[in-house]
Amino acid sequence: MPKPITIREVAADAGVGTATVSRVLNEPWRVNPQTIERVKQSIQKLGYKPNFRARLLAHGNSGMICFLLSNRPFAHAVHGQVLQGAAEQAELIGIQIVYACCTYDADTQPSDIRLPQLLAARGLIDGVILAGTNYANIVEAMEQLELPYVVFGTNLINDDKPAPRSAVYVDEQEGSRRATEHLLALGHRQIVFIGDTSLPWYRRRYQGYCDAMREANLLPLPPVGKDGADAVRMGERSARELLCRGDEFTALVAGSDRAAHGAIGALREYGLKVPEQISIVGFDDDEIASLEEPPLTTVRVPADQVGAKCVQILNEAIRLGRSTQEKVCLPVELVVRQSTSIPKTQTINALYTDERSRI
Amino acid sequence: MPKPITIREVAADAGVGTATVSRVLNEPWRVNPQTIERVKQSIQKLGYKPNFRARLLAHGNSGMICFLLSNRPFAHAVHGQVLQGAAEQAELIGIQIVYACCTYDADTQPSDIRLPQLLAARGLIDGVILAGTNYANIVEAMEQLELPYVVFGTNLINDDKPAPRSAVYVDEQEGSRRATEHLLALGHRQIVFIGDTSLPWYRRRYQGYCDAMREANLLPLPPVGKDGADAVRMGERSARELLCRGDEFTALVAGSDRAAHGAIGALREYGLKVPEQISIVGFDDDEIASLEEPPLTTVRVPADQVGAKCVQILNEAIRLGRSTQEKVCLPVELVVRQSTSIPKTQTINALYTDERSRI
DNA sequence: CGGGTCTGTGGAAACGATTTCATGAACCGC
DNA sequence: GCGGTTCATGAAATCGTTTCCACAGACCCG
Repeated sequence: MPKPITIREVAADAGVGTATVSRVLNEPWRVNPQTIERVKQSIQKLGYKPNFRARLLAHGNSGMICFLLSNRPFAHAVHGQVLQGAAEQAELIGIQIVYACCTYDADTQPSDIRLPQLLAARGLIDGVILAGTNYANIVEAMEQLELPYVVFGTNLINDDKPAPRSAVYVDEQEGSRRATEHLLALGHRQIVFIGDTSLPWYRRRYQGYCDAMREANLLPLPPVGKDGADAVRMGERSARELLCRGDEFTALVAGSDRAAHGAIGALREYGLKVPEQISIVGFDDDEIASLEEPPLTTVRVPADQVGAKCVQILNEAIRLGRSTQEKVCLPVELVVRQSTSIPKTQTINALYTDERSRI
Repeated sequence: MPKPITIREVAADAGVGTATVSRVLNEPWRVNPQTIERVKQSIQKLGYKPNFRARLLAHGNSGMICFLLSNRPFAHAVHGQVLQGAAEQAELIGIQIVYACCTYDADTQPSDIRLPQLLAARGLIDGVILAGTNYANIVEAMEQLELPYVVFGTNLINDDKPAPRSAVYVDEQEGSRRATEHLLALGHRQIVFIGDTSLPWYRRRYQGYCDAMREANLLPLPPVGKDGADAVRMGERSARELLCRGDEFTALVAGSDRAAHGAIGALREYGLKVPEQISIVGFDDDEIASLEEPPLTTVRVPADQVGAKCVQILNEAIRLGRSTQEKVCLPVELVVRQSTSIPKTQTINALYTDERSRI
């Protein structure tokens, strides 16, 4: 194999010093346009490619960041969108993203973050984005790396310990409140929240539901849902449980689109039509939301913006050489589709359990 | 932040030269045991960590390889096992694995292999393992990187172009043959293969089925299966098609465990019992195989060995500094569980469509 | 016109390891 | 005892960048 061209040979060919070549590549604005032209021609002619290893040794940032994605079953579609948004922004500002999956072990101890740790220890990444993986043990491990990082998702923000670094999150509580308000505005009064509130995101979303109910002088009903890891199943089970118990309700606020999907399936089993007999709203504006039958009214999480914002903040932190403390809350948006409508004149269980009561 | 310790400070502390410290770390066998001890103590005392960037610049291999995994829906469980096997072997010989997912676009052009390309261009990886991604465009791209690589899966091996570099594969044809022979030995004669033979792995497996049938002086039946990307669905559809067509068969050779899973579901829909009325064998010994109801007789792919072998070969190639040409074929193994038994005295469709013919 | 600031530039010093090469000591066999 | 081999070692060269610093020339302003 031919020995690769070095910066020195380019400098010699262009009749300049190595420093100038380096500047042409990294700080072109401080070098004479004519010189730039000459150097660039030499680079082209010789087919020079900067040696990344050498650049790395001589005080460079690596230009790479690690995007740590949870492989947790929750909301993968949204995480994918976040990743996409991050990738685009990274492309824009010229940094590279290395992905890593961390296995999600909420209960058992340290999740697998060996890849980012390794890369960090070797000085190959400048920062880390934690997407949906901000559990105490991971955040702590990140802290020890002394590397800028940004967290997406706010599972720790409401807890006693404040999130120690920059974070991007979406106003889930507000989103859920608006979804509930939408149902209230349509005239619904008997509204049930579906979601496993032992999981922090469902808890926050339930809060929003409660806010809206109280504001309308209604008593919030207890949340329905257990074992939320598989959201679709949880939705199914929850809806069945409601129907079996004979609770009366005209609308459901599902804690996620997947939960909504499951619930709709269960309602259909019982011969109930959405939205004619039951209205339902989801959360996330997942891919499946618009494909749902009927298309799902839901709360859109601006996932691509989340990703982009993460990259921006991280980039800023890298530029400054230290972690920043920025907290960015992105607004959510209610997307009204066809799974919600004005309530029938009577509650669903009256309709369902007692045919005589029909007017 | 405190300036990190360099090799020079360690050398000074231990009263030796930097060369000796370097040797203690990299070639301890050529340095005096007493000196080793002394240097190690200094390293310990000062908390010295070698600077990876510097090591990289000074003629080092990165000690990292890239494991390129297809995100293709096929056989993810097996790929996971391959990855696991590779990880263990890598751990053993002290090299690190960086994962990358490539999006699978068989038809549209170059799949996304930017991450390995980037890492290779930057000299951060010493080699690449392509797991289930050996499609022409990717192999070609790898070729251009001038980096050792190993391919798992043999989709190109039987084609006109020979696989250009080392490859690890399993004898799928033989596996499928043995599975079929197992059914023949039990007394089955009407055996159908399920699998989309437009996909190369199903094609190879179908070949094995044909071999066994011909050897038993039976006419191989045409394969059943289309749109094989979603194996479970394909299995379902194929079994339904067989039953609808009224074809007579007592046993199925499924091209994958997932296909078998789908087929079993469809058979159950029609009230047919496995293995009492229909025997079925799978392929892969996927996680789901032993969880299947009934536990699936299948062909075990030694996935962990595949992963380990890939790493071994790649490591050897890296050591030699060039790609090798080794082709390793690992043996498969028939795992007999409970989805196969001797056939009923009559074919299933006679049983199913014509009650009178029961003896 | 002279002193200051600003630009553009090149030589050389990092960066922190590995590797080469020379050296001296120890050991071996005749 | 002596040339020759092996072993353990350290000084210095090397890897290919970036960055520091000095310097020359252009420009500006009073």
